[in-house]
Amino acid sequence: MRGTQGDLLRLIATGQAESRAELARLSGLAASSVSLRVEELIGAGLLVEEGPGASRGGRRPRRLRLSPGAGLLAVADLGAQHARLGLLDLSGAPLVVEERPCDISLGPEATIDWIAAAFDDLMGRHAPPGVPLRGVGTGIPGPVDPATGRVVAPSRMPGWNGFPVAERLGGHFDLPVLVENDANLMAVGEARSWPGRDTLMAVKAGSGIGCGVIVNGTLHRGRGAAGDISHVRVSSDSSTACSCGHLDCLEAYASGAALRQVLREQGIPVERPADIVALVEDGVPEATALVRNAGRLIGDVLTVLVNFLNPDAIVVGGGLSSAEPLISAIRAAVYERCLPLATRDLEIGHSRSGPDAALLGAGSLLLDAVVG
Amino acid sequence: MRGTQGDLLRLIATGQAESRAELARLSGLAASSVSLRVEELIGAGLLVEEGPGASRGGRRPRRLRLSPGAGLLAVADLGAQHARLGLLDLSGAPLVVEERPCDISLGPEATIDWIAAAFDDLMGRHAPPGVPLRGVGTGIPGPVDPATGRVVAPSRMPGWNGFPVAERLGGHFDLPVLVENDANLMAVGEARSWPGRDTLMAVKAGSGIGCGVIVNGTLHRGRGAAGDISHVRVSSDSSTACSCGHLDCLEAYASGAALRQVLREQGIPVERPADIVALVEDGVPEATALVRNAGRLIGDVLTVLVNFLNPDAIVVGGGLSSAEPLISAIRAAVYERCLPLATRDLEIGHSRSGPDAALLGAGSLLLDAVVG
DNA sequence: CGCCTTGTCTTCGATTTCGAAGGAAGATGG
DNA sequence: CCATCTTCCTTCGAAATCGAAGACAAGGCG
Repeated sequence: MRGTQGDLLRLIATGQAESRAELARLSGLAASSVSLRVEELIGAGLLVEEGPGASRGGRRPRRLRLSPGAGLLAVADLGAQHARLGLLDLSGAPLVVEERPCDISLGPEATIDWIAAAFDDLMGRHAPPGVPLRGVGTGIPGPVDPATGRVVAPSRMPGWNGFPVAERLGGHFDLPVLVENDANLMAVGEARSWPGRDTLMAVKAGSGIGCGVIVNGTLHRGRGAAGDISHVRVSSDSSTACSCGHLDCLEAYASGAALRQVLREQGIPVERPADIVALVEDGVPEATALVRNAGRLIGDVLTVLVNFLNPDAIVVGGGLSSAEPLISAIRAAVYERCLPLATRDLEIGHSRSGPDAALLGAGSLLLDAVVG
Repeated sequence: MRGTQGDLLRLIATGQAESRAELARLSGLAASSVSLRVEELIGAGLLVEEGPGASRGGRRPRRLRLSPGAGLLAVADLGAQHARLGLLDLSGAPLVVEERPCDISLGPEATIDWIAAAFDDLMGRHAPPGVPLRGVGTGIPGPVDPATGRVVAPSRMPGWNGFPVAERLGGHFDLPVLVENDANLMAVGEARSWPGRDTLMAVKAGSGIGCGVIVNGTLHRGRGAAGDISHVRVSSDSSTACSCGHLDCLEAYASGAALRQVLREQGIPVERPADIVALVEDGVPEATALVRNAGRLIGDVLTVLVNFLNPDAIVVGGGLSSAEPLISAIRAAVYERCLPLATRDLEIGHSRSGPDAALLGAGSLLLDAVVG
C-alpha cells in the first residue's frame, strides 16, 4: 500500500479508484500530492480525464480512466492441448480472447515461439495503430520457479523440466515478462472478483488438479509449488500409481484425466473435461457418480487446508467445475468436517471470472511489472 | 518495511541493527534521516549510545542499545496446569521467567486476575525502580479471535468460550494488551531464530497439538483458528472420538493427552508430556512405539501442508518434542511423501528458542503495539 | 432563488526526507 | 610514518510530501 510511483495508476487500472479524491483516500497520499501525480500521468499519456462522475453529495468528481492508447498486455494460458490467448488493456480488460489448439508435447522451444507468434498476430489484427505492447505473460500447467521463470519438475509436461520459459519468451519481446503457474494466475484473477475476501484458495479442476493460494491479498508462491494439492494421498488401497511416483495421489483419482480413463474403460468415449460435464448434464449415472466421488475426495483434502489456512473463500474453476455434483460434494465435505470457526464465514463458490480468470490474473501481475 | 516511526526502535530492539549505518541499510531511509530520528529517540530516553563497536574496515560504529530504563513487557504463556510468566525488556530479552502452577479450570475471570497479580508481583520483585511497564500479553491454549481478543470455541478450555480475555486483562493495566493463541506466539518467537526462513510452521506437541504459521514473515491468523492441525482425520477406523465431536482426529491419537491415556491403560503412570519423554529416554518400548506412531501421524498431516504451503522450515516444539523419535518420524514422513520441490530446502528441526518461545513471541508482537 | 452542506480539487507555505559532499576515525599498505 | 581506502556519521541545500485554507461545483432545503 506504500508504493507511491505507479500505485495511482494501478488503483485506476484495477477500477478501485475513479477520481483524484478516491486516489487520495485509497493511497493514503495527501490530496495535493495526488493532484500533482495525476497531472504527470496525464501528461505522459497514461491517464485521461473523462467527464464528471456522479456526485456523492458535493462537487462531482472528474473521472479518470486509463488512456486507451496507454498500451496493451499480451497474455496466454497454456493448457495440455489448447491455449487461450488474449490482449488486455492496462486496466486488465480483455480486448480480444481466442482459444487455439496447441500441443505442448512439441516441446518448450516450439511452444514458446508459437505463443510469441500468436501474440504478434493478435497485435497485428486487433491493436489500434500506435498503441504499444507493454508486457507479455503466460500461464503454465506446472510448477514455475518464481525467481528464474523456469519450469520445475512438471508432472504433466514431459521435456519441459528446467526450461527457462521467461528467458525464451523475453527473447522475442524487450518487455516485462511474466511466467507463472496457471492455477496461481487463476487465483489472482479470481481475487479481484471476491472483494473483501483477502485470503482465498482457487481450485482448478480440469485435466489435472491445480490450486492457487492468495494470502492477505497477495499470491503465495512458496518455492514454486505452493498450492499443490494433487499429490496428497487420498486412500490407503495402494492401488493406483500417479505420475509423480507415489501411490494413491488425489490426482490419480479425481482429476479429469483420471475420470476420463475410468469412463473409457467403461466404454464411454471422452476427450476433454467438458465432455464429462456434458455426460453429467445428460444424467449418465456412471459419470455423475464419478464426479461426485471426485468432489468428495477433493473436499476431504480441502478440509485439512481450510482448518489450517482459514481462507475467506474457496473458488472452484476449471473445465470440470461446471459439473454441479463436483462443487456440492466439495461443499458437503468441507462444511461437515471443518472447525465451525473456520467455516463460519467461508464461501465456496464457482469461478466468478470464468474461463479467462488466468488471463486476467496474468494481466494483474503484469501490471505490477509494467508500472513498477 | 515502511513504518518509519518506531521502526528504527524495532530494528534495534530485535537486534537486527546496532548502529546508525545498519539502521539506514535495513530501514531504507537516508543516513541523514536516521541520524535525526536516532537523536530524537535518545532524547526521549528510549535509546542510549554504548561505546564503539567493531570496525568493518573503516570508522567504528557508535553502538546503539535500548535504554535499560526504556520499559518492560509482562508476558505469560498459559497452559492447562501451568503458566510461564516473564518480564522482558523492549528488546525482547527476558529479565526473569518463572513457571507457576495455574489451573485454568477455575474459570477465565479468576485465571486472568491471577495473571495480572502475578505480573504485579514480578514487577515489584524484579523491575528496577522507575522503569515503567509498557505492555502486557498472554498466550492462550485455544483459538483467539484476533479482532476482539476473545477466546473462541476452545476445545480444551471449558467455560472460556467467548470470554473477552483482552478486555479483562486490559482492565488491570492501562497499556497495550496482547492476547494470542499459544502456538501462534511460539511461531512468532521461533521466527526470530530462523533468519532467512520467511515462511515457517511451528508445531507445538504437548498435551494438545498446536500449530502456528508464519507466512512471509508475518503471523497468519486467519479467523483465529489458522494453523489448526489437531482436528484432521487421520484414520478411517472410526474408533476414537475427539472432544470436537468428530471421529479420528489427529489430536485423539497423537497428542500428549492421548498418549498419556494409552500408557495409563497399560498400567504405566504418566502425568505430563515430560514424563512420556522420560519414558522414551529410559527405553520403555511401549512409550517409544507410541511416540514414533504419533510422529508418523503428525508427519502424514504435515505432508499435505508442506506441499500446499512450501514452508522454509518446520519447527517442532512443546513438551513432547524432546522425544527424539517424534521428530524423526515427522521427518521421515515428510521427506518421503512430499514433492521434491517442496522439501528441497525445507528444514525440519527442534525449537531453537526453547520453552520460552511463546513468551519471546508475545514480546515481539507487543513491541509492535508499544512502539506503533 | 439564496444559503447551507457536502464533496472535489488546487494553491501555498511548512515539514520531512533525500542525496551529495565532507569531516571523523579507523584499517591497510607501502 | 604517511598516503589511501573504507566505513561511519553529520551538514546542508534540493526535492518531495504534507496540511490547512480556500476556490469550485454540485445537491438539499426552506
